[in-house]
Amino acid sequence: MSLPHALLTSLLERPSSGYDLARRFDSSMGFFWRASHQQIYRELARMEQAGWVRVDGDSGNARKKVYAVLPAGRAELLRWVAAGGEVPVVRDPLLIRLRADAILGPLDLADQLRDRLADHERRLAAYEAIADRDFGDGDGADRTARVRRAILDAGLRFERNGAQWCREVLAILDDEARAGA
Amino acid sequence: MSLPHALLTSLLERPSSGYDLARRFDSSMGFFWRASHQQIYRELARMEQAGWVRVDGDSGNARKKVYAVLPAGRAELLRWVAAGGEVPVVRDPLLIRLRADAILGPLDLADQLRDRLADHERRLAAYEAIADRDFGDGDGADRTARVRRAILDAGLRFERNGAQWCREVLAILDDEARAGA
DNA sequence: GGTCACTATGCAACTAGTTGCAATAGGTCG
DNA sequence: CGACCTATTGCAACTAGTTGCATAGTGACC
Repeated sequence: MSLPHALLTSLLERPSSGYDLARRFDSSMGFFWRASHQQIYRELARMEQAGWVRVDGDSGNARKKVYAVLPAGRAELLRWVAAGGEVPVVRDPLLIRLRADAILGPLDLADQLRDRLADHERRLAAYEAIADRDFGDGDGADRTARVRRAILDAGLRFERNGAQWCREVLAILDDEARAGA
Repeated sequence: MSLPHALLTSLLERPSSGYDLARRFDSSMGFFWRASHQQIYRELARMEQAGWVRVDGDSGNARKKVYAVLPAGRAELLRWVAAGGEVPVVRDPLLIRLRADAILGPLDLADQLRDRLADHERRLAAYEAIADRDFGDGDGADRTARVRRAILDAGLRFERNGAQWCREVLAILDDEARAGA
């Protein structure tokens, strides 16, 4: 179970409310972990119970709760990082669809591939903007910056690669559409 | 929910037992969908209930049940293929670990990256073997072969890209290990 | 003063996926 | 013949993630 550890990591960067975390998980963080706000609130409550975080003072807005990591949370995170082991699971329905298309004949998937391509390009642009903003001057970077840059690179690579694959498949599908027309 | 549709696709290629399906989901199919045998049996029972598949005669082995797709199942698959929509979610704990490493200082992740790299290389080799076996002669390929090849390419690309990323990150980590020594 | 949008939190019910275990049938090796 | 391996099916309990909905404060705009 990685969500609590993702939250701990995020909270170590900066104490935050559940709402803040949810937004971060929607944007930049969303590349390597995704979570709904409901899930986040639930998990924060559990983590408070476990003594990993505490509510750190409700700055400003009435109901807002800002969480901060306690030593026990930090220890748990270190334990989990060292433990390692899980392998991420790939599950892509579009590939199942393509496989069905291969068996049952043309099923008109070009539009779905175009959507997917647009998706990759959109995210790629977002990551490139972050890269420019945060790592524009590549040289004088300290260790933290280098590692963070490596994480972002995983996203950049993933989107570029995915986009390129979409283009190739579209070439095949469009080709046959022309031939069949 | 895509598992039943993955199963329908697989069963259209060839009527199979739950056990067979589980093995296929472990190997080549495992690239784009993964499922445990428990999950598969449960789902097959549901699909039989729904009238999408039927038990097709227990060839040979006593307890073995071979499932085949019924017209209703085929119709459901076509509906689902056309519906589209879901975007696959990426969830990679290793990137959370790297992020923790970026914040908390070096956390000794090189070994985990090496494991990941080995993983990518192992799967890449497996996919390349499939490519050689099934698509060795690229030219006279019919449509089905071209699309199936495109699916395999997604796997090949993914693993190559992942492996390359691992090597880059390892270069960063090893570099600093040398510098720190 | 009312409504509208955004910030902020949360519960309840459901679905999908995992883990742990067990049973039965058949074949193989000593 | 008995011990063991692997094929094959399955249940039960649990965990993680999703969906749908509810609530409440705040600031802005008409």
